[in-house]
Amino acid sequence: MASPTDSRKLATDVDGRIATLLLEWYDVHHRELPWRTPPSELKRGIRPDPYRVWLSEIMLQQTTVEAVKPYFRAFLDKWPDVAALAAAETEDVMKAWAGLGYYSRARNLKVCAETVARLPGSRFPDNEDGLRALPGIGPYTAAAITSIAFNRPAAVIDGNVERVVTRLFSIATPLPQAKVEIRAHVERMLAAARPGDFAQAMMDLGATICTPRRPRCMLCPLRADCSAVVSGDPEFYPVKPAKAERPRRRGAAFVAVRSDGAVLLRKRPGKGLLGGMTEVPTTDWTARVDGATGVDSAPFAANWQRAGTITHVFTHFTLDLDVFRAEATSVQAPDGHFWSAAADLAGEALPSVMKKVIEAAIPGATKRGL
DNA sequence: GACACGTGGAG
DNA sequence: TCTCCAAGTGT
Repeated sequence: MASPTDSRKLATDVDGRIATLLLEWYDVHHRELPWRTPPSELKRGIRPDPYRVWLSEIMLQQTTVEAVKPYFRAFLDKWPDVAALAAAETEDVMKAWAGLGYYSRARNLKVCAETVARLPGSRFPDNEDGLRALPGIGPYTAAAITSIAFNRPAAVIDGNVERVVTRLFSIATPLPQAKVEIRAHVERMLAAARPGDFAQAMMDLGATICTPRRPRCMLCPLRADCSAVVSGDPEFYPVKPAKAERPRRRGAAFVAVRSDGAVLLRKRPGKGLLGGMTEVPTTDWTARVDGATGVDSAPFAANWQRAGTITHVFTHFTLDLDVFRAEATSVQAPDGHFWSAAADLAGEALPSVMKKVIEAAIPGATKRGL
């Protein structure tokens, strides 16, 4: 019969063993990523650059590693340190972020850089509270930077960790309620050394072994301690609430092309959907699928011709845009609009949905120069 | 706590 | 085609 003290000690032993096995696995199987300092370099005393850790963590929020890689390299190329980014034009940052999505991240990134650049030595805070106070840095990112950049213990809990831990301990409580329990487990496992490697090891395990579908349990260093493996259905975890169905909206978009190939654009409001990004003029995007999408609401009268319909899926709705095109001969840009030269189009802060619209009207227009 | 907020890839 | 989702944050 185990006393409460014994059971706590037992739990700690299990957690410690898991951490040790995970780190041994990580030493051999860790992913090589552009923003990462591998264990071999850490052992030689090389420390990660907090700027790169921060930049990568912001980019990786709800975004795949493969999508982030080229953007990370481009940002580092243009702005090698936080002072450089702080001195950049916000518009240039938005242009460089275009296509990566969740554009409030880019605006917060710029404000955060400016804030950090004013701190002594332009150094990032080395603790969760200090980091958490910066725009764009929430509980996950604060813990990630604290552990990865500064090697200080912090409970890094992202989607990977949630999946790994709910499976390890067969936690059937639905997310996000399960987070309290998950955090308790992670904090116990943290007692081991190498906080930064531990955090990245958990994420690598979740990304390569303990995957959402068809996890490779036979290759998992933790299978002997995994409760879900015993139950035979690790895919059951984590339990998540059902998603709301995605509504559909509709509108019209107007691509005005000048004789020299320039396209009429305008800037979206700073906040909200695609905030601060560039777009072609469009009607409102109404919930009414049968709503009027005619040429009435074009930015100016012209010989508008239908150029097809594009469909774009956002997180919380699907958008159908009827695309119209017109040749605009010597038209002055309406208030709030501007002409973008053909050669500049590819470099504008155009979100993917708008590139899709322009491509429907002028094939290849947004790809020149790439 | 609920919802807004992008995108492209995988199965 | 369609669903799920990938290193979440802000309001």
